[in-house]
Amino acid sequence: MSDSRQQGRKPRADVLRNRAALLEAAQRHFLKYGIGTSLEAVAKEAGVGPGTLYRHFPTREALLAAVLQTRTKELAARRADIAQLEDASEALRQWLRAMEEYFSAFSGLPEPLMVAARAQDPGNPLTVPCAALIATTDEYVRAAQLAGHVRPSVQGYDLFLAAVSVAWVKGTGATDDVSLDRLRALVESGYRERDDAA
Amino acid sequence: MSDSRQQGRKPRADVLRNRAALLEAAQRHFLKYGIGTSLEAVAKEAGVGPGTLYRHFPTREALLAAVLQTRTKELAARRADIAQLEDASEALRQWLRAMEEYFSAFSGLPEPLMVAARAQDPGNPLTVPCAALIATTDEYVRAAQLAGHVRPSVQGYDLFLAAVSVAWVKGTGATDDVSLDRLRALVESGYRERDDAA
DNA sequence: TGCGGGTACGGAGACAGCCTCCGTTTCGAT
DNA sequence: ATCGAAACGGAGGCTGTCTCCGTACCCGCA
Repeated sequence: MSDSRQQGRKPRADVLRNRAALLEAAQRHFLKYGIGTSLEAVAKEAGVGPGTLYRHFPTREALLAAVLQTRTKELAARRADIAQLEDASEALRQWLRAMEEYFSAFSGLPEPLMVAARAQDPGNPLTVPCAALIATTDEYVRAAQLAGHVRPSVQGYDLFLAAVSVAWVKGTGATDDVSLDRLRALVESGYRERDDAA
Repeated sequence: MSDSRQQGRKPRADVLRNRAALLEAAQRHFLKYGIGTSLEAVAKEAGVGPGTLYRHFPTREALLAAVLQTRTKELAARRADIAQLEDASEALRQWLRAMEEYFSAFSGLPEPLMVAARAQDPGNPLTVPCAALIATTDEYVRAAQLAGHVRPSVQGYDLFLAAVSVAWVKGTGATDDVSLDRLRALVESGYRERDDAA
């Protein structure tokens, strides 16, 4: 994203090729086996040695963050769509749902996201996207509060937590879709103003 | 609990000693490092070989369930206290809080509990206690609904899920107590009847 | 108290995954 | 074509899981 081209050296071809192969293999494995999948297996499938994988992505979170970038952009696009909505309450609902889908991209994703959400830790490559999501949620919450749809005591961070939690429940695979819908309804009636008409 | 004494053989002394030592060591390690702790380390601290640990407790879940039994009894005791309350709404609130504390006994506990909650799997040693908790929650929910304090669409299972989720958030250690309180408040205002006075 | 049979012990070892180090290869610039 | 730098990759050290089987221990009976 902010790939600094300032140093005169241009990137080597094999570097680019390997990075792309790693990202593709990692996405496949994350999708199939969850984020806890064997990184050795990812490297093998990408046709590189483990050393190369760790040079490109020093930690599992770094790899995860890189794989997630595509989805982050998709989420930004949805955000742009949602921002067009006139009904602040509906916008908030859709945004929460979009976040939940994002958090459900890979099984096990909510865990590192929660850890990254405490910010404090600038070394964590997931911290920045998390902070952005919380800030955006807060914007939607405030707008809906101004329109009188959401209780004043609710904060963006609270609904971020709720969305991550629902995604976590979903990810454990222990619950059917109907229960999940009731859980979402519980959250929604939790943040809505009591005397809200809609 | 339902230790079948039907077979004439009486248990050997070393078996009992080792089992007790294992449970104690496991509890210490679960408390300190979470349920993902090294079982080898547990065995070593208990002064037994790995083989002995795995003979007594074939899986991590089996060991976890055994360690959890003490706490399960404590929870049953609290349930008895709570059952004395006259206000059904207050009883439900306290029961949810008691469950949440139970789920927070060890870091990482919510994960296997959710997996066990889907029941389907009678081999899982955590399934039975989970089912009991869900049933109990449902009782409290129905009582509170009869008193008009809880929306009719809410089910015991939903609040079980909510309690596990809050415990999960707590267990990630990523959130301060104030945010956690707001999350609980969100859940509570989610299940309460809108025009409820209390 | 000593003996015998059967149960339980425990550690060696096979296996998998993480991560690093460094000799070798490959790339791009000159 | 050559050279220096940068990247590769796999061997290997480490930790953890789980099993198998020779050995030690415990209980019951004499």
